Amino acid sequence: MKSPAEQLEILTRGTAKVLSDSELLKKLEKGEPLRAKLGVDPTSPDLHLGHSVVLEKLRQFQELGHQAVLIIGDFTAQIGDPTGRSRTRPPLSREDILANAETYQEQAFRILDRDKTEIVYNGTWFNKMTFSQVIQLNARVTMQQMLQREDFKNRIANDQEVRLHEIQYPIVQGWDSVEVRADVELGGTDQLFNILVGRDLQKTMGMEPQVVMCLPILEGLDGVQKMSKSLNNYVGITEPAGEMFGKIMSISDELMVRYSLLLIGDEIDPAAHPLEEKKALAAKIVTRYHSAEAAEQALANWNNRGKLDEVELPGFVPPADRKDLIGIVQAAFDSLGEPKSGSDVRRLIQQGSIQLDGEKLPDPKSEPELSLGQVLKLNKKRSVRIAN
RNA sequence: GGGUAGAUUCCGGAGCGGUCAAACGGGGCAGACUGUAAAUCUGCUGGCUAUGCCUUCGAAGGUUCGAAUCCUUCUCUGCCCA
Repeated sequence: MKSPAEQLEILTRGTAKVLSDSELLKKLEKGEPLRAKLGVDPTSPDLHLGHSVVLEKLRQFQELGHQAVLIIGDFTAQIGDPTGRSRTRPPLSREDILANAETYQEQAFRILDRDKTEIVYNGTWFNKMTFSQVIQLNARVTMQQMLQREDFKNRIANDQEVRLHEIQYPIVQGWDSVEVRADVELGGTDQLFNILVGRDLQKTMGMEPQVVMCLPILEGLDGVQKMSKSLNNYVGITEPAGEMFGKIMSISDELMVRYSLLLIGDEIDPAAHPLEEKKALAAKIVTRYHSAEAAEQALANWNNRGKLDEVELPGFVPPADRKDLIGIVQAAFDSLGEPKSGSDVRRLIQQGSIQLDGEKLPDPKSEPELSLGQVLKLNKKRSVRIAN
């Protein structure tokens, strides 16, 4: 077992904010496994690299012999975390939440050690609360405290609504910390406020307050907004190796530095060629979620993209009933599970996106001769090979 | 409860009787350029059996040759007062 000082060094590495180092050290010095809490709301079934930052940190706790406590916010998800929101979240149905919770765990255990993780659903205690207990819980917190939150402040300043259930959210999340007797709570920097409420509630219950540990928020592929599914700037951890590789390759050089640091813990060599560094980064990430072989294959495919013959492409059988280009391309998109409207396809054709073996096909009404093995490019990401 | 402002296409936001599938910006997509990156430039961005046709401007009615624009009712939201 590593010394408390060594552990502190490892655990605080890469964090955005720890409140406070000295408190954490004191807890570590007790020599007992700490209970490290991470609360997640199963609002979206798929995890992406943005979520992985905090999960990686939790795994470090596990590796050092501490207890990971994963709280599935089946109850909180019904409220909807207002964090960073400029508007109220739509509520989720009970079924969706439970289904999401399943897939969430499945995916989280690609990172976490299942055997060293305690999983609890916060509905376990919240669904049992009586209304008078809810009122009592609310009595532990002041309105002024809640209104200090930046999101709420901004929304009020901008004349946007803040609903009362939303200001309950931090209180409810904070109460989780009391229920699981958390020693440390992990979260993104945007969770600072919520985690602090947990500290306060623990204090009012006579408990030793949890240490706050915030991890940086990972920017999405656009490099500006945080990675999120709704902004479609994410890399899902279950995505196929090729997709994952391609998405990483599309980020800017500046963003690459940050991804490397937060996702892999490596520095980018500024002297090396950025293209090579980016390929290496993409390969490392693919290796983590798939395998070294998959990463090699993805890299090889990437390098061969110019040489179409060597790349594996999905086969596509041209439809018998549509000979015109619009019909063919539409069928090709359908075969990939990405249906497009005729107007969309028409636009792609007219703009030169549709290419047969590298030749643009600009006429929507033409009836091109397709022969076996030719490559039909649909858009930047999708191409198919003619089959029968 | 009273007063008042508002609800427009993915988002923000013009339009206030015909020239509106609806300005402009953002986002997205495509092309050019590149390191098949970013930045930049250009174009596109409701649907269709497509030089025309169909369905859209919170919902339902109504006025009119003609409505996103006017009237009525309804639903939802902000702000002010209580």
